[in-house]
Formats: sequence, structure tokens, C-alpha cells
Amino acid sequence: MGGTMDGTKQQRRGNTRQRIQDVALELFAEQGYEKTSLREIAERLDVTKAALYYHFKTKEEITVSLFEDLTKPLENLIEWGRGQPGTLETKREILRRYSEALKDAQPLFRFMQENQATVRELRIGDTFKDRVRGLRDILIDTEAPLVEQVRCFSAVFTLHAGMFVMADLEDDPEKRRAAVLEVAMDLVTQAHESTHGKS
Amino acid sequence: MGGTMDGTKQQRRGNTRQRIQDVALELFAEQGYEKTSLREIAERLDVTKAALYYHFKTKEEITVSLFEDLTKPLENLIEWGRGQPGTLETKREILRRYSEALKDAQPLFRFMQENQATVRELRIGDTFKDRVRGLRDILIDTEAPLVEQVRCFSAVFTLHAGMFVMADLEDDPEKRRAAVLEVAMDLVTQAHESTHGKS
Amino acid sequence: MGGTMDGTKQQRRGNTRQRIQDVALELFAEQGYEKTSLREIAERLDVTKAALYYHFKTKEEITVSLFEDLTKPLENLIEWGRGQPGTLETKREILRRYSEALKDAQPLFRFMQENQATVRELRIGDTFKDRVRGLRDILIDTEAPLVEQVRCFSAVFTLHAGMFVMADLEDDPEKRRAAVLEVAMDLVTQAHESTHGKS
Amino acid sequence: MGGTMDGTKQQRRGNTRQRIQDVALELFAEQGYEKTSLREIAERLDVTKAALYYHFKTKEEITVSLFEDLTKPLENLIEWGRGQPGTLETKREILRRYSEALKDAQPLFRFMQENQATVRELRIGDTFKDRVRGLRDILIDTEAPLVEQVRCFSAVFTLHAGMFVMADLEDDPEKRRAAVLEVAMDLVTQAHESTHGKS
DNA sequence: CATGAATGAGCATTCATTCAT
DNA sequence: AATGAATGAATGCTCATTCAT
Repeated sequence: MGGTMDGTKQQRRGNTRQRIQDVALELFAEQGYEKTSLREIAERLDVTKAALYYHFKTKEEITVSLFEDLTKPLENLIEWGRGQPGTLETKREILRRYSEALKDAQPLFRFMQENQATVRELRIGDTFKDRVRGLRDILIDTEAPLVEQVRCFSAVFTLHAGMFVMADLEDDPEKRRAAVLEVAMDLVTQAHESTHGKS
Repeated sequence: MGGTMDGTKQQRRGNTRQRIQDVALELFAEQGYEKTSLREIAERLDVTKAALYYHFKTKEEITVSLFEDLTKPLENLIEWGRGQPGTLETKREILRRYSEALKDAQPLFRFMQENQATVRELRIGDTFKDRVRGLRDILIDTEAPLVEQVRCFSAVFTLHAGMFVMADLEDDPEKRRAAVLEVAMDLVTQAHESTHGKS
Repeated sequence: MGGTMDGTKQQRRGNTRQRIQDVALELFAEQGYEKTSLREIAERLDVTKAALYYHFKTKEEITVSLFEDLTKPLENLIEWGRGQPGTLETKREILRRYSEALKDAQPLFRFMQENQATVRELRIGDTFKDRVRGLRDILIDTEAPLVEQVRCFSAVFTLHAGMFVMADLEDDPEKRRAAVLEVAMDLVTQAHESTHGKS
Repeated sequence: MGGTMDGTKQQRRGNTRQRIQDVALELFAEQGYEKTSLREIAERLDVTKAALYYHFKTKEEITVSLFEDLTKPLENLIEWGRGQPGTLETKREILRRYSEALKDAQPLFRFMQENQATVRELRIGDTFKDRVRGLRDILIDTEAPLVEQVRCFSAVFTLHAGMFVMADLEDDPEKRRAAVLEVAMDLVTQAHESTHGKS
């Protein structure tokens, strides 16, 4: 406290907003949204609770901002997907890119996966559902038989699950990601081929 | 007040414990564990909070009891599975029975899926993880290539997801279950065959 | 603390609700509604804040209950007045009784007079306005010339003001009340006679 | 941003202090002193809270300044009154001028009437009481019978009440003012004549 | 088998105020 | 003449839990 040039305080200037987001996400993912109090976040940052309120109007707003910032890449991906033809190759490319994108958004996704009940109440809930629906619309052929639709859905879910739950199957996250992606690809491919035939 | 034959109070006698569990599970699944207060549960049952404490020592205990009661069938299933040979047919039967079991435990599973962060803190967390691990050990061949292990994991997840998230793919829950089960079966079959060859 | 038979704690049983109301009214009147915190009320009663919430759902509810309890006599008076013929004697009797009633409701009225801005926001606001309007309707002849209407209004206000603001005109509250009542009576009498003639 | 001729900012130059007072008074009168935060005032003016502190040392100082600026005319009136002989005509003239003065100070008076509890705590409280006392000393003959003193007090109160509370008796504020003034005059006249005889 | 009354700890939020720039 | 960033203290309110009756 009160250091002169050690940068401890200096560094903090101007990026407090960012630091709040970081700590918040970390704690939300770790202990859940409800169990993480603003006091805790503030303490971790060595500021007062009131400082948080200078940067965000409410606790929910912190979450929303988190979501909006970290979710952009996915949004772009979906946008891109919508412009492509509905070929198998498009679908496979979507999965590839999605898997990549998830890597960066990991903590956010963990937070959302583990706090679904909470997320549903927050404003994000709907936005997120829209996003997942967007993905679904690209991957899934509504005309296809139900089983094939499920296969595609399952592909997406496998990707999600691969990030956290399968952690004890394989330590190296990159290897895990590759394996998970392969399974997802297979699922989508199977679905596509049994609907459109192998072209 | 002091009525003799209205039955409203009579009926309630003796099964309060059960009723607490029912209401608690319903609310936990609907709004999340943290957001459901004992006051709310008590109000819904038209008793006082203190009455809950006559039947359960803590809020957590309500949850644990819920979990223990509703989870028995799964436990039995795993027990059964462990005694069987590791053939493909065993695995497929496990999936069949698991899918069936999930049907009854639906609200519990919804609660667990949507409140993972909370569940982790509660004592249940580990117990549940043990259980899932048990399932995994039966389905997954630790020697098999990573991709095939993922496929099996994915099968289990697909079963879970099928209960809630895929609701908008198909209205009829029975048809949905059938399709989901089929996909899960395919995944396990594929995994088995590419590891052991088609026997 | 921890006395055995001195009644300090004994006395408190069962009338906490009442005691909350008493202290609340006292403080509201003394320092204003907004400046009186629940902490303060609780401390004065030597209970915790949470205890207040066992008896009242919100701070506003304390106020509403206060108002409802203390305002009954006035309500009855207005009810009575409505059933009487619109003669001068009725009006004078109303003033007499109103003056009497105000005596008991003194602290409440002080609170309302001194916190008008607050009262307006609270639910009471409207109820109270209705009540005053009821009184007005009995005393004031809507057909009468504006000046006479004002005279009647002024009579009511004089009664109110007499309770607090005129305190330094005369120490003895009973003498004060008599004088104030006389002025109010004169005002209403004047208004009545110049509208209906001296009958 | 940085526009040269839009005038929006230009106009605001140099009179910020004045504008703070205006907005503050408006909000104080509308929602009460306690319920009006500096944040709200600042937002309404499109400046930061800190800007307010450039112009006023505290929230209370804003209020005091308001009071001092808007109260001058009354002060002058009382000054004038003190120099006059205590005749009925003087008293009547005081009422006439007071009624006029109230017209301009309306929002201030509304603020003071509706936030009496608050005003009492502020430094203004006493100053204001002095002022009202000054008025009283001119209008009221301390030797006169109590009833007549009350009548005079009532006159002043009628004038105050006429500004807000009687609004629903008559829409046209000028007519209302005239009627109210007439009643007040009558009261004072009566008081004077029954004390000194009709001269 | 249950209630009435209360507690202690905590929470999200707001406020008036400060100060370096 | 004003801002950006922050503080310290308080507020209304909720929660899980306790215990005498």
C-alpha cells in the first residue's frame, strides 16, 4: 500500500473495468453466479464495492457485458455460416471454427453451462438461446428424419461437453479437442449422408 | 377452522416429508437451488419454515435426500452393469435402461444439469460424479483410442441433453427419447466395433 | 442483559408489533420518514432489523399499518357526517369531533404534515387524500361562491395547524385547541350564512 | 462533438450555478429533498456530480443558497412591515404583498411545506422560523385575546395552503389567489376590529 | 408435529463526498 | 470549469437457522 513506483497501483489505472470483468468471470465460473458476491469480487481487486458500481450499473450488467464481449466471435461465425450454401463441407467448417471459438470463450461457457438456471433469468438467456438456435438452423436440416436432427444436435453438445466434462479422459486439451471435434464431425457427416446420400 | 370432514388437513398428515421433497425439487428445477428459499417452499406447502426443520436438518439435507431417493434406480443399474460381461450387447442394454431411468428422474436431472455449480459444492457432487464415473467405466474401454472414448461419453451426454434441450426438435417426448436413444446406441456401437472389430 | 425476573424481556413478548409501530411513529415524526432507518428503530427496541421484517414485510408496510390503525376514528367521523343533513349544525359538530379526533392522532398528523413529499409516494397518499376530500365534501357546498369554499377549507387547515405550528402562541394545549376550534367554527359559520342566509 | 455553432454548450456557459439551483429546486419540490440525489441533478444537467461540487461545497449548501436567493423579497417585506405603524391598513397591505411574493417563491414554498421534517435539520430551519416569526409579530398583537391571535395565524396559513392544497377548488390560480387573499384579509380584519374596535 | 418469534450474517445497491488531473 | 475514478458509510431487505412452547 502506498508504494512509489512499483506499478502495483499504476498498472491498475484505466483498466479497472476490464479487471472487474476478468475476476467476475473467473469467480462466476468457479463458484457460480449466485454464490459470488460483489464484495468478493471487489476484495479480490482490492477496491471497494462502490467502485464496481462506478463501472457497471448492476451485477447483471457485469454479466451481460461479459457475455457480449466474449460472444462476438460466435456471432460472427453464425453470420458467416448463414451466408454459405448448406453443403456438408460448410457444416464441417462450421464445426471446425466453432470448436476453435469455444477455446477462447471457455470460461464463459463453463459459467453458462454450470449456471443454466441463473442464465435463464438473466437477460442473456434469450440472446444465448437465439445464438444456439442460429447454429442449429445451419447444421440441422428441418426436413431430415428426427434421428438425424438429433445427431446434429448431439454434435454441438459433444463440442460443449468436451471442454469441461471430458477433462479426465485426456489431460492434453489440444488432443481432447481434436478427438471431440472428430466425433462431432462424424455425427454431422452421418446425418448429412443418410439424408442426402453420399455425394 | 377445526373442520371435521373437509379432509384438506387430514390428507396432509404423515406425508409432509414427502411433500417437502416434491415441492423442493419442483422449485429447484424451475428456478435454481440458490434462488429457491425455504420460505418459498414453506409457503407453497402452507406450513412454517420451522416445520421444514422438523423434517430436515438443513437445506442441503433436503437436497441430499432428494438425490438419494431418486437416484437409487441408477445405482442399481450400474450395479447390474458391473456384473455383466463387457460386450456390446451389455452396453446397449445399459443405454436402454439408462434412458428409461432418466425418464423417471427427469426433474432431478434437470436440477442437476442446470445447477452444476451448486451441486459441486454440495456433498452430492462427489457421489454423483462417482455414479457417472461408474457408468463411464462400463461403457468406456480405457484401452480404446481417445476418439472412441469420446464417442461413448458423447452417447451419455446425448441422452441427458435429449431430456431438456432438444425439446423443440420434437414435441412427443416418447418419440424424442427413441431417436435420442438410437443416436446414443449408434455412438456406442461404433466405438465398440472400431475397437474390437465387428464380432 | 440476561435479567431473571425484572420483566424487561418478559414484557416484550407478544407486543413487539405494537412496540415497533410506536417507536416508528415517534421517530418518523421526529426526524422524518427518510431519515429514520430500520436499524435505528430496531436498536431503540433492542431487537435486530430482521425482527422488524418478521412483523412487517417492508418499511412502507409499517407506515401503512400505522396510518390504518390511527386513522379509523376519522374515517368513522366522515362516515357519520355523510349520513347527516347538510345543516350548519352538522358542520359545526363535525369540526368539534374532528378537533377531538386530531388530539389522539397527533403524532401521525405531525408525521404526515412534515413528510408530505414522502407521503405522496407511499400508498397512503391517495387514501389520505380521499379522506380529506370526504371531509371537504361534507363541509363545503360546491355551489357556494369560491370565497366561501376557501373559508371552509381554511377552517380545516386551521385545525391542523393548531396542533403543531401554533405551539408558541399558547402553552396549554387544551386552551389552544379551544381557540383554534372557535376560529374554525367562525369560518364555517360565516361561509354557511353568507351562502344560505341566517336561518 | 466540438461543434462551433450549435449553441447547446455555449448557452450553458457561465450560468451553471444558476442552472443547478433551478433543477435542484424543481426536483426537491417534486420528489422531496431526501429522495433527490445529486446524481439525479447532475444527470438532468448533463454534467458530472463532481461539477456540482465545483459550485457548491455540499448538498445542504445548494439548499441554503436556494433559500437565501428566493427569500429576499419576503425579508424585505418584513423589513418594510416593521417600519410601519401597527394599523389595520398596514396589516392588510402586508397580506397583499405577501400573497404577491408567495407567487414567485412558489416552488420554494412547496419544497418547504412538503419537507418540513428535513428543513428543520438544515440550517435554514431556524432562519425560516425567524422569518415567519417576523411576519407574525407584525400581524399579531401579543396583547390580544388568544382567539384573535389564532385568527391572524390562520390568515397566514390560509395564504400558504392556497398555493398547493386548494388547487382542486378552482383551476385559475389568479382567481384562487384572490379568493384566498380575501379570506385572509377578513380574518385579520376581524381580529383587529374585535381587539381595537372598528375605527 | 408444528408454530411464533427472533437472530446473525450477508447481499445488492445508493449516496454524499473527495481528489488528482 | 469540469471530469474520471474511487471511497466509506449506510440502507432496505433476505436467508438459513434456532429454540422455547
